[in-house]
Amino acid sequence: MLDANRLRVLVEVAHAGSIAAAAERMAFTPPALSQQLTKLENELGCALVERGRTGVRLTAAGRVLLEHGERVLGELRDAETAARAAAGETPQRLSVGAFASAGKVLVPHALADFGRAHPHVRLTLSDVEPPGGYGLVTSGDLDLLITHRYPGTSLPPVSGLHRERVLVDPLLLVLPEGHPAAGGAPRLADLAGEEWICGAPGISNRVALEGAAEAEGVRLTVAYETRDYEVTLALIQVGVGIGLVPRTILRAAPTTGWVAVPLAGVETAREVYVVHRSRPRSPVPAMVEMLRQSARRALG
Amino acid sequence: MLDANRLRVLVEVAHAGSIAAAAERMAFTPPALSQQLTKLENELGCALVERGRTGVRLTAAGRVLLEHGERVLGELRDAETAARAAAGETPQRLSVGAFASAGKVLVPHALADFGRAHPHVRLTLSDVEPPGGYGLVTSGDLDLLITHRYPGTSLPPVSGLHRERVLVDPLLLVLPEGHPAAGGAPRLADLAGEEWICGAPGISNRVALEGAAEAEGVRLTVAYETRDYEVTLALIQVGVGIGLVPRTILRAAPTTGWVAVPLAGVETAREVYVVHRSRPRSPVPAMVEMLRQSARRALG
DNA sequence: AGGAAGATTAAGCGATGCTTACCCAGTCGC
DNA sequence: GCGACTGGGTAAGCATCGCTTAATCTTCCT
Repeated sequence: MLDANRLRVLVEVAHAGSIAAAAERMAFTPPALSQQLTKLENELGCALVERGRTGVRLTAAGRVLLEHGERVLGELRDAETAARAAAGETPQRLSVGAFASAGKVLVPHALADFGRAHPHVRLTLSDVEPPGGYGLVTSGDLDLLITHRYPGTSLPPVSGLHRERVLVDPLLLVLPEGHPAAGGAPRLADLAGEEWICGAPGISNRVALEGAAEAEGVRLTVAYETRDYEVTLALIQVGVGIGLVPRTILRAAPTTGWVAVPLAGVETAREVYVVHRSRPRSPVPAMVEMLRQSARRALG
Repeated sequence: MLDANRLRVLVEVAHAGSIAAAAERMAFTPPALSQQLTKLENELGCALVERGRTGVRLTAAGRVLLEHGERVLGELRDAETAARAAAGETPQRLSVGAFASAGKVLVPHALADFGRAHPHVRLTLSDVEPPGGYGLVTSGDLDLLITHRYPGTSLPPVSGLHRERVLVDPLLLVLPEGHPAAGGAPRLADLAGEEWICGAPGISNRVALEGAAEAEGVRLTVAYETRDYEVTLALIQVGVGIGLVPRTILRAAPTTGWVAVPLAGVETAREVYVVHRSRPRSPVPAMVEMLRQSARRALG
């Protein structure tokens, strides 16, 4: 039978991206992990990772084993919590992973409400950038993942997990106050000369914007790259460009210096999802409910 | 994190019923298992087994952990076979557990057909008496379980497994040749003075027979106790009693010396089920299909 | 060219887990 | 009642396993 600890090494290395980083996380030294990984490979008679210059990359067999390893770790964690619960212990823990901008508007209310309703549950929040994090849910490192889908991008396969959409968050075109297009609902083509502010190539809102531009047959110019919507808004206020910003962010931001209007002709809404395991443990459904409420409130 | 090997100890001890027997199976000495079990209990801070004079019995917490442990072991086994498959290995194994009388009529044909169709797969067959064996499927010790339900008994919860009925096997009343009731379809009440042949108290067909008698308001006399339908038939042939025998058994038995008729007024059919994990590995579905065919053939 | 990051190898040491040996408590059979 | 048997727990010793430290290798970057 395979050794669960070695599977854990594989999973941690895969998540961390390098043996050194995984060793750091696990409070071991790199040779320890390297040796365990080698033994796992010898045991199976096939390579699991490609030792590269900059970290390691999983082979095909490694990816297969990673998925199963995550499941094993998840089951192990379940076994422990179930046994402790059966023994009468209930010092619970809820670990939430969320993308950066969710941490600003969606999560805080929910976390505060949850903390008041369940003061004995230890809450943990960590940043997880979409489209990742599904493996962390499977392995039990995260109880709840808050992720999103921008138009033009696709969701990862759920692979045994439960995923639920909690919010459709329209992306509004934000212009400096007094901008000529501020009256109506312009199309992308009407904004040909504008300088755009959005994320770097590969970042979700950049992908969405470029997809929309292609669909409309428009070439657009990105002048400023930031993934932070607060920064985007500040730049728009000083008049150096325009951008697409989710409505929930706008509702939570100071309302001076910019005007938001819908963008016509293209699909512009990001969807926010919660992801958790199929048989969620007790505090998870409560938290999901609070997130649903928080989502309704955030849209107004 | 819990140690998977210790969970394995718990599972084996639970299946074997005693530390000594589990140690035998695992090729260890009893103290080794006893120590690991103690460590597991200390780790969780609660008792998992009640040390008794004759073997051990699981506590409530132990039963909870047993279920999860079986899942962990099943996932570990899956991980290994998946990784080996990804690495190109395909020396497959199919482990089937079946109740005794299935081993006589249902399984042999299916096993023979399967062996011809998949000569490279190592087949294993073991006896498993209903209603047990579900845990062995969860932990991967069995790939396929063939079990049954007699009227008056209920099926165990499937708890994540897949269960499919492959056969409804009528229980016929078997009488010695020339018996006065041999013409029609008698009710239990018509057979008040008869001596019955069936299993010992607790055996499925005994439970079913007694349940039917109670429903009809009849007291019946059991003169001979055997769980073996071949023996039952032989006793009926020599005229010492009557009994209920599944049709598939009768079709495979010599046809002299007895007469089979339906029993009126009560539900008399045993149902045969196959049980396997939810995402069956490659040879399992093929085997299930062969069992379905074999079941159709067995009923004629 | 030199340094930094990441991985591997080799050697040593501590911890873990197994075995053997012994003890204890019921049960069975004479 | 008494000894043998079965099943479990405890103690001590020893081997293996896995981690650490130290050193080597390669690649990339300055």
